[in-house]
Amino acid sequence: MSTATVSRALSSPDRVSEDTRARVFRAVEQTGYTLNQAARSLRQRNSRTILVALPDIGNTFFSVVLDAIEREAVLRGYSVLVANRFAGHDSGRRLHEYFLSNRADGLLLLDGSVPLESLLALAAPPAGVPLIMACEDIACAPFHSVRTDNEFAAEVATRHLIGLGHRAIGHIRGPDGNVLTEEREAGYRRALTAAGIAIRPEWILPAGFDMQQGLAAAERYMALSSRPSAMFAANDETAIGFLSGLRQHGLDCPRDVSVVGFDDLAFAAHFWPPLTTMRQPREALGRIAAEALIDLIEGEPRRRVPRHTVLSSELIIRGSTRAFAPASQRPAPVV
Amino acid sequence: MSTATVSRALSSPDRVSEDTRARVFRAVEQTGYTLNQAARSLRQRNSRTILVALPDIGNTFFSVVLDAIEREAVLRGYSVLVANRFAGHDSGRRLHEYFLSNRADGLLLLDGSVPLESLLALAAPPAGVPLIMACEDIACAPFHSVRTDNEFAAEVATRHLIGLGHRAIGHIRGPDGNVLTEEREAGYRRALTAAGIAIRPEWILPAGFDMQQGLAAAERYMALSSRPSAMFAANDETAIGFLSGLRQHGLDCPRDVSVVGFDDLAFAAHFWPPLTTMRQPREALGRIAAEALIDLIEGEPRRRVPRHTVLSSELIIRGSTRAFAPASQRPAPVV
DNA sequence: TGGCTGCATGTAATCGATTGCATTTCCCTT
DNA sequence: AAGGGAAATGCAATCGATTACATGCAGCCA
Repeated sequence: MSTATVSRALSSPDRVSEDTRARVFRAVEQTGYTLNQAARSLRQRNSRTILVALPDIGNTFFSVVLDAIEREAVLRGYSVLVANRFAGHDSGRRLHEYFLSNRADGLLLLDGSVPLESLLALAAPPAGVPLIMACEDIACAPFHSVRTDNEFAAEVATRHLIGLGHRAIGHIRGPDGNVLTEEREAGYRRALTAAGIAIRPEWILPAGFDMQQGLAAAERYMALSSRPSAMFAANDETAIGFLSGLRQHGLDCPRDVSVVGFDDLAFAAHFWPPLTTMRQPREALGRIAAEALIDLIEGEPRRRVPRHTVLSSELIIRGSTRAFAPASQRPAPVV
Repeated sequence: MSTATVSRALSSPDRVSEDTRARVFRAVEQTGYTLNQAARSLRQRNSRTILVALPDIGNTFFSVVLDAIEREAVLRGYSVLVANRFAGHDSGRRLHEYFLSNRADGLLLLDGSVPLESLLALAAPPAGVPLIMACEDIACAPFHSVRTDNEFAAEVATRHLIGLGHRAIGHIRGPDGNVLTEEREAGYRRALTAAGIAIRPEWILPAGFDMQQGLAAAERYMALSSRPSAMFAANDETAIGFLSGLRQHGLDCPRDVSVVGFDDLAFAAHFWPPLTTMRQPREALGRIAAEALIDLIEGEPRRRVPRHTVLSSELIIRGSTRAFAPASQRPAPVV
């Protein structure tokens, strides 16, 4: 029996006779034969592998998205390569190495801080790498993208605070230079403006997306001469760090300050106080992004019009927000 | 110029003349040439890729370990493939597919629940796949392993509670059938026994490694006719879920119950109350495991004696544990 | 000059699966 | 029985980099 027949028996079983097929399978079983992927990739000019590039796998937000991506990829017969800490200045080079090496068939980029020009170079011929941006989009980039409506969600979160009677509302910002930071701040500003509340720049505290920065923001908050009664934090980690910092100063949430987070991490519900937050559909983000990428890889090359999928977030009200009460009406802090 | 010369210029630059080298590099630059990894893998019979198989990337514990693994791998010139949710009954088959496909050069297994026989088959000739077990070891498996001393750490955690004057100490167990569950419970039992405290089986609450299970454990705790004044939880997530459940019943930690966790997740420090816990060196675990695997891949095949690396955990004392006080001496709960 | 050494390069086989094309086999129809 | 057509299989080229071996060339010494 020729190798050609064996190859056909394995990859398209209905193209060989029943008898041959059975013999091939039996032989495979007995000898423990398996495909050499490298050889197949070489010949077929694809690797059935996708590359997921992200800023920080250690971060729960991304790891849950990655989880969903991996599940979908496996379902469709793809393997997942991960490239972590992608923000570095050599990210363009790394992308180049991966792709023009035929190591992966497509890129799922969860990092909005990669220089646009290197992405354009990658997506354009001759490389023509299928590419999807997820979570963090790059404005005006001509790629398919899957993300949530951050600006609107931030507006909803802020409106929730306004609805509770708060007027002095601050914001704990994400990291500088991040798209999400800008979008969420914009939503915050929009909500205040729409409600006729003037924006006080000193109430927009610089921070970042991790707990340490949230903690630092609490110090800045304490140092304010006049303090907001409510804060909208750029994400849950920041919110949690912030609350932890407030506690060290004897302030209580929600008695003294209401706080809204963003993401709805698994921990948010079990935190004390349980965190009011905007839930991002993380599994859906990952799944849809992976689907879109694989469709793009396998689809006709004509689908060139970038399609932007926007998922909506959901306000989850828990214990960290409560109706505004003037300081005089609050119970005295128990020291 | 022949392709052989080009190949030499790129992979061992000192084997060609300076002139040739310069010309090759220039041409590479101009044409945007890059290696075809599949072809190289096929010829060299390796892929410079490792496979990391884990039970749940979405879990912070694993994602931080994966982070460290990826960093080390990239440093040594390897790519990282991830295979998530490995516990399934077909995991042996998946391993087979990956490896006998020459897709990866070695396996880093963070999942102790894979059937030993399929691992043995994989590691034995003809496959002879380099394999390291990390975090969750399989007892008596003849592979190199990197883990923490769970039993001793659990003993230390329990001793901490004993040292605080607690005598009624319960345990919130991990998932059934997990090695870590057994080890941690054993450490808990050892500490009690060493202190001459009788073990009360009804105080060992079945749970699992996630917050939901911790929450459920709180219900079981509340249903006890006589309740321990301190609990040692199998991990931080369980502890956090448990505390969240207690709160719903108006119990306060540490006033009513002291709780020790395990792992020291990033959230533990910012939780309320800040969690006393055993810190596992997660970055070190990941880094050392990756190093060991790559050494194994690149080293002589003679290094056959399995080496077991055991890292130690560290007790981090925070606010969730406090000295035992009889119920009569505690302030009445503020409802 | 002859012969030797050693570096630089070329030639061609090789890795293992896939696939276009050719050939064989088999069945069915007239 | 001959011929047509479809299905099954074989042949051999192919993917692109690596590498054992052969060759070429320069320099050196006797």
